[in-house]
Amino acid sequence: MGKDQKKLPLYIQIKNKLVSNIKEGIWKPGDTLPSESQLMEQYNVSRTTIRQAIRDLVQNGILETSRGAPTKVKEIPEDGLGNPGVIHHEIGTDMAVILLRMEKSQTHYHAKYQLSLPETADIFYMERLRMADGKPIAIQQSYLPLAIGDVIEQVADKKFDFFSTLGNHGIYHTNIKEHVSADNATQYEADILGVSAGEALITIERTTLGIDSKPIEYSTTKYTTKAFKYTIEID
Amino acid sequence: MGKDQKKLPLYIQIKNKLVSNIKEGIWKPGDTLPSESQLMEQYNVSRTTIRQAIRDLVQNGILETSRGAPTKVKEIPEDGLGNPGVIHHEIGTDMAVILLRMEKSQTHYHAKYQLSLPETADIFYMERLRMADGKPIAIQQSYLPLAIGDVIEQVADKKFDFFSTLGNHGIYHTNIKEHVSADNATQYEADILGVSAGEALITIERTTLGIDSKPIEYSTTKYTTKAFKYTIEID
DNA sequence: TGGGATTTGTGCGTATGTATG
DNA sequence: ACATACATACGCACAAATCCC
Repeated sequence: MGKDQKKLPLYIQIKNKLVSNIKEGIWKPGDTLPSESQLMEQYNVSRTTIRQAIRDLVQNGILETSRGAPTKVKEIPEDGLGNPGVIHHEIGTDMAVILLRMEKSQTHYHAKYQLSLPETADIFYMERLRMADGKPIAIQQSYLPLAIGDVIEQVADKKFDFFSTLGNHGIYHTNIKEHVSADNATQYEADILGVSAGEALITIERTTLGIDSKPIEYSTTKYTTKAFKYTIEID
Repeated sequence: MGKDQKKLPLYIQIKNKLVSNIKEGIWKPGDTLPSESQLMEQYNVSRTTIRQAIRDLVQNGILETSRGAPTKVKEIPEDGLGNPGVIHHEIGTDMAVILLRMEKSQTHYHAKYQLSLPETADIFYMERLRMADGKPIAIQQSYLPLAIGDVIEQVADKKFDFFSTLGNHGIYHTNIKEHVSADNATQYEADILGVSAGEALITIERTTLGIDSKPIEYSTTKYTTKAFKYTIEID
């Protein structure tokens, strides 16, 4: 826990502690937090610091404040972090991933374009079947620069959180762009997903930019409509 | 301009002034703003106030800050206000709308549910064909509470911006929720949209909440994939 | 119903850290 | 190296909304 949080800004440390308390179930959705004055005493920081931490978490949809009333943990904490009003998830509980193909390739020129790589570059290619509760829900094709691919290769056959895995290797992302469209399933896709050829699928194209604003991932995922939920909230 | 901004919080007033400067082109995308100290003098407020205004605008994607460097107007201000990274639009230039049906109805129970209306209530129903450059791109079914429907009825056969029209009548919205899915076109839809039956369509379900957090609109729009573009950016 | 205590919101001043140019 | 600019952090005061007895 307390690794080297020492060099992080105080309000970030406070934020992390508050989030921890929520994740550990000490404060549950709907619960009220201690007042700002109490938190000031408890953590021995100024009100400014407490308020900045709280403000960030309100912005992230984790907390909820209103004048005169105590601050509460928001019901339905959306997706947690980083999401400014976008919810995106697969429907199901028991998630799994089956690796269909994995290779270093020189073709896939459209992917190289998306990744801002020269046409002569090798890229890392991966095709995976995403499962929920034992049933296939999506086919995902991922294209990665080789440096990123090497990191992913070791865990490609497991269920893993893409960004957490990269984070563990010091690779972080700053910006995700997703494009939504629809297609009719090809015979190949239909066979794998267990639907009829021609059935409507939802396609998500995703481009992720790294800290240096260079692409670190381009992927195309085709979901069966039953297994997909995409909700956007604009306030 | 300076109506009764007097009673608004100072940082809100500052925010409005900054936004005005951008909208009037005094500060263009990429331009740098005066430093915080300069703004403090110019508006005669504390740094806290200036920073709170700037922080809000950064959050809204209007401004861009970085340590040590001057604050800039963000390039590509997304959609301007209120949108935390969601872009949503139809492809085409010459937009038009054809009214297919319009009626006050007692059925459409699913819509009443979405609008939080009792089962006995009448609702306003509208089915319209959306055109771009002379070609059909979407079928839209809208369900409105009667009070809202009366306002819309007068302009239903014109191309109009839904929210602007309501705004002109003193009806404002606070929250929009959209759900994205995909369907295969029915024969009816295919005929109207000029595609083949079974072709994949993108469906947008939209619920809009008014100032009082009560629904003012529920609609279902089915787009042909060629005419649709949905991009989500998460920072 | 009322009114006082509590809690968050707004705003000011100041000082220091740290990245940029 | 230096000045500038934004980031973090402390303390104080009062306003406004809520809560609770």
